[in-house]
Amino acid sequence: MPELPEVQTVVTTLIPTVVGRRVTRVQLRRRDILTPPHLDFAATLRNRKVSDITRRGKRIIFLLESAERFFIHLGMTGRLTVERTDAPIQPHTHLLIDLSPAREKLQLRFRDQRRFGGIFWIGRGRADENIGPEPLLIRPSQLSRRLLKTTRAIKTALLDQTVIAGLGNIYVDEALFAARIHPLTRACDITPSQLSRLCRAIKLTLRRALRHRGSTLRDYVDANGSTGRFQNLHRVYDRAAHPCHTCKTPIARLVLGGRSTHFCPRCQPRRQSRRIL
DNA sequence: GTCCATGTTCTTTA
DNA sequence: CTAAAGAACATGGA
Repeated sequence: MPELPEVQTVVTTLIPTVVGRRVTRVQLRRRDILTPPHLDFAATLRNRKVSDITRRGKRIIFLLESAERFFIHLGMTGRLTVERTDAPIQPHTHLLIDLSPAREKLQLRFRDQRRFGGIFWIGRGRADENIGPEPLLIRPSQLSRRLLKTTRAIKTALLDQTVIAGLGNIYVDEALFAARIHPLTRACDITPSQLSRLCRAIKLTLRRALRHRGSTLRDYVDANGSTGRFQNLHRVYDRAAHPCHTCKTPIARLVLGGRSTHFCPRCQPRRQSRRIL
């Protein structure tokens, strides 16, 4: 469920309720969601104060007062919410963290049905930076350099978190539509004008999605349990056979790298339409 | 029973 | 050797 807009919305909603509080109790109900698996996560976290929560790509990074860090990745179905300790515990809740002060009875909960997500302890060392630049900050020259290195389809390249961090299946399809680029275009064949449109389209699409608090297709909620609204504004994602908002041509769907890919065959032609002289 | 799903990583192939 | 394609992971809904 979570791409950059959803992950950022979770962070934004977590901050006011979690930052500044101390961990009073930790229940890790499944060990297989933790990396490294043998760490005593509960003991390590206990009595630590959360001094900040940030995002890098799709990772939610918790900074502790001890200068140690860990991050949570939501995978496909992960949810990170703050609830009352006496609220019923939903199925597939793998981690519960009680927060000070005790009288407020607040608990941070991580729930993940498919368990593609997880908790990753970083400690004081540096996190592996095998992760690409932030899409909201990336410059066209930077994106260009990374795309020129591969012959893969542009859609596949943009999904690769080492190329650019934070985009997933929804926002790649939406950004390629906004940039009028066919998803099968080889990344290294992107022209300068396409590149400039793409860089803008990525930022524009993400900012609009952020303004609407992300897309809820099925599971996604922010830390307060609220759903997103951007799914109603998707132009191509999950709209196969529906008319394009721009030209009314039915949206096409193909499978690329095992992921469904949606685009408008008319607005996103394979080759750039040349100017008629 | 089948296919599909917002993600990542390991394995196989070219 | 490297890059790219494909399978695998776990669960549930249509």
